Order: sequence, then C-alpha cells, then structure tokens
Amino acid sequence: MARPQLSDEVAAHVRELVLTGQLRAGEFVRVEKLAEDLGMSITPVREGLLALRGEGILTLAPRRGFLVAPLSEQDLLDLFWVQAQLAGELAARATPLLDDEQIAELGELQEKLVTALGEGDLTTVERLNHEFHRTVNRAAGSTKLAWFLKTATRYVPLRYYQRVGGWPDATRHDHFAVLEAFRARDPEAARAAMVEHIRHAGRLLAAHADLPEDTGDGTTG
Amino acid sequence: MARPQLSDEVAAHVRELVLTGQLRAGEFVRVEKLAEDLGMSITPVREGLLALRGEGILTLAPRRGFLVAPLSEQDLLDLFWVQAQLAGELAARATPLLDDEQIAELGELQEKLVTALGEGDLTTVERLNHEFHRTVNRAAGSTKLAWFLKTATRYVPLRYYQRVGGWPDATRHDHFAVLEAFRARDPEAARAAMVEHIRHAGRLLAAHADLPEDTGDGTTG
DNA sequence: CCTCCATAGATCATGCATTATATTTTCTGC
DNA sequence: GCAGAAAATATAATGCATGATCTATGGAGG
Repeated sequence: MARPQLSDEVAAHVRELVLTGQLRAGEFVRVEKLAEDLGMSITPVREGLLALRGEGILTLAPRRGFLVAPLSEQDLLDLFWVQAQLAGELAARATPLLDDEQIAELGELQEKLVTALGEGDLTTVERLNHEFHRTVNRAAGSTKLAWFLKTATRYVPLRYYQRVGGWPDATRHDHFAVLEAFRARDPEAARAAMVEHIRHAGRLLAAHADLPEDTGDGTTG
Repeated sequence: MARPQLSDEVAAHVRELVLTGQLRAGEFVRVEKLAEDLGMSITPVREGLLALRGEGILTLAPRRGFLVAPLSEQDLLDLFWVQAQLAGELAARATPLLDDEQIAELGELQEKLVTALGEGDLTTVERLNHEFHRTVNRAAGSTKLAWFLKTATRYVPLRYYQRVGGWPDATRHDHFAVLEAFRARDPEAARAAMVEHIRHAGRLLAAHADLPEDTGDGTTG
C-alpha cells in the first residue's frame, strides 16, 4: 500500500500541526501551500481540510478559506468529559460481555504495561494502553459509541501521553481499578473506574498543554 | 446567497436519502449518478460524501467507493443516549448561567409551543422545540459539547419528529419539567429532566423507525 | 480452478471562472 | 491645496468543471 487516500494523509498531517500548536487558532490554512509541501495537487488537500472541518478542528469561511478553530483549556476539559462518559458507558456495557479469556488477556496487557513502565519504555506503555482500551471498547459492541469516542480522542496529539508528566504512573494505577471491576463483574464499578481514569488523564493533559483559558466566542461553525 | 458550498448541499441531500431509507445499508453511493441528479460536477459530490464519512453515515472502501453504513435500532438508541448525556450536561451547566430574562424567554417559547400544539401546527411545534433547546445549549457556553450534540442530532431526519406519534405531547410535558428546574435554579434537576426528555424522544423515534435489531458486525469504518 | 483482459469507477491533476481583499485612484469638503 | 472617504482597479485565493490515470471487479479462455 503506497499512499492510499491522499486526503486522509492531509487530514492527519494538518491535525497534528494544529494540535501541536504549529498552526494556531485563527490562522488560515492555505490550500496551495499545503499541496506543495505534501507534493500533491490541491484537490485532495481541499478534501482533507473539509474532513477536518467536519471534525470541528477547522472552520470554513466561504470564499475566504479554512482557518484553525479556537481551542481553549475548557474545550479540552469538555472533550475529556465526553471521552470519560463514553468510555465509562462502554466499560459498563463490556463488563457482562467479557469472558474469562478476555479478562485474562486484559490482565496480561496490564502486566506488560507495568514491565514496560519499569524499563522506561514509554512508547510501549502508550501502545499497550491503547490496546487495553481498544479491547474493552470492542467488547462493548457499540459502533456508534465507539465512533464518538474515537472522534473525541482525535484531539489528543499522537504520542503525546508519554510526554505528559505523571501520566504513565496514573495509567498503571487506574487500569488496576478497572481490571478489578471487570473481575468482580461489576458494571457500575467499571464505569466509575474508567470515568475516573479518563478524567485523570484529561487533567494531566490540560495542565501540560499551553492553551488560553477560554476563547470567549461561542462559535460553533 | 445563491448556492454556497455545493458540497454541503450534497451532504444534506445524501444524509436525508440515507436517514429516510431511500438509500439502504450496504448500498454504494455512485458519485457520477449523484452529480448528474444534482446538476453539478463530481468534485463537490465527492467532497460532500467525504464529509458524510466523517459523520459516520457513510464508509469508504478505497478505490471501490462510498457505501451506506449499517444503522441498527440499537445504534439509534445509542445515539440518543449520547444526545441525552450531552443535552443533560449542557442543561446543568446552563442553569446557573441563565438570567431571569432568558428563563422568561424560555417560558414564552413553551407557551407558544402549547398554543401551536393546540392548533395542530406541528411544524411550528418542531421549530419552537428547536429554539428552546438552542437557547439552553447556547447559554451553557461550551463549543465542543454543542458540537458533539449537533453531530448526534444529525441522525434525526429533518421534520421527522412531527411524524412520530406521541412526540408533540411528550415534548409539551417534558419541557415543563425542564423549565421548572431552571426556575428552581437546580442544575441536577435540570440535567435529569433533560436526559429524560431526550431519552423519551429517542424511544418514540426508535419505535417509529423501521430498522434492523442489530447489524452484527462491529465495523467502525 | 486459475490467468488474462476488458470495463467501470474512483482518485488525482489541471485549468478556469468567481469572489474577497488590498491598493490605487478619484472625488468631495474644508 | 490638502485630508479623508468613496470608488475603481489589481491581486490573490477559493470553488467548481473537466480530463487523465490508476485500480478493482467480472467474464472469457485456457
């Protein structure tokens, strides 16, 4: 697979630029320049930017161009609130659906995570964390909830968690609580543990990111 | 404004086709045919379809085309669950932010709604319902929560509520409960009333729509 | 049953018309 | 004659149409 779907490449590229602060709120995203930078024509670039508008990351001023939507610290907390509610519901739903084998698998993932953390291999920690959550969310079996969760998660830059102080330790701690709830087959405990886990991560990330306190305008696009 | 953004027109058009069942799950959406039907070129059509993929309504099979994503009755209930959580949170946040004037305005909207309902003017009922919610959601002042709510709401076909038996009466009843919570300045009561209102609407809509019980596959796109 | 080829369709590149913004010019009032 | 505003022009970038390329599918032939 050489380069499937150039527009996806554009979306991923620009999303990173925005979330890492290389493109700042209010700035215009020039189609032609992007096309040149990425070595492609403007058509797929425009398509990718339209997709990002759909994600709420860009806004479109007709005949003026695409510009970066404002993102305040409160926005980030709100996004994590959404993530927490969704991940909590998925964990609760997954609880009665997880069989012994799957719970054992989650336990193994967590063991590996602890090991990697001991070795300071944060990239592996982040990968295992991702797998842990993916296993839970798939088990819950709700396409639409998973879709919303994925959308909320897109606001976290790639490979970002490992750079956030305190996150790896928090993850180790929080996952044990989630696992325990699964083993006890207690859906509401699983929900509570998962909600707390996500909000925990959100607080750490919001404190780490350098964002304005609030954007002031209630623009929805 | 003659025809701003053809791709938006495409997205709205196809969204309606899908949600009203004129395009069914698994069917391919042919770009060229759509372009001819709507009297435009294939470029904006493709752009519109990419936007719908971003909404989770279509999926993209590379080099094969766009096809309608499956939507089960459970999916619809899940979407309303999301809607309910978000609308509830927004109502709770709005409660301390609404001033007397805004609450009075909501009361007036509700009075007009009752009147319109008495006259059997369901189109006006739906419009007033929309205004009622919009007022609350704007007052809450969270761009991101509002964005997710809007996205979840897009799965309800336009002018659909008025065709759902029992919805108008349910709305009249439920809105009073929400209003009372606002007047009592009780955020949690407002949340509970709003959650119940949305879930109520969701149950009615799911019962009205003719959808498969479950799609079986856990495809997320 | 496997291979090769024809065809339909998606995907991307390019070009043109349209529109918003910046700049310059012209007009008006003092 | 000069300052400021309004109008006209120039420039730049979007938005759409068209055309070329590439890929996946279905069927004929081995």
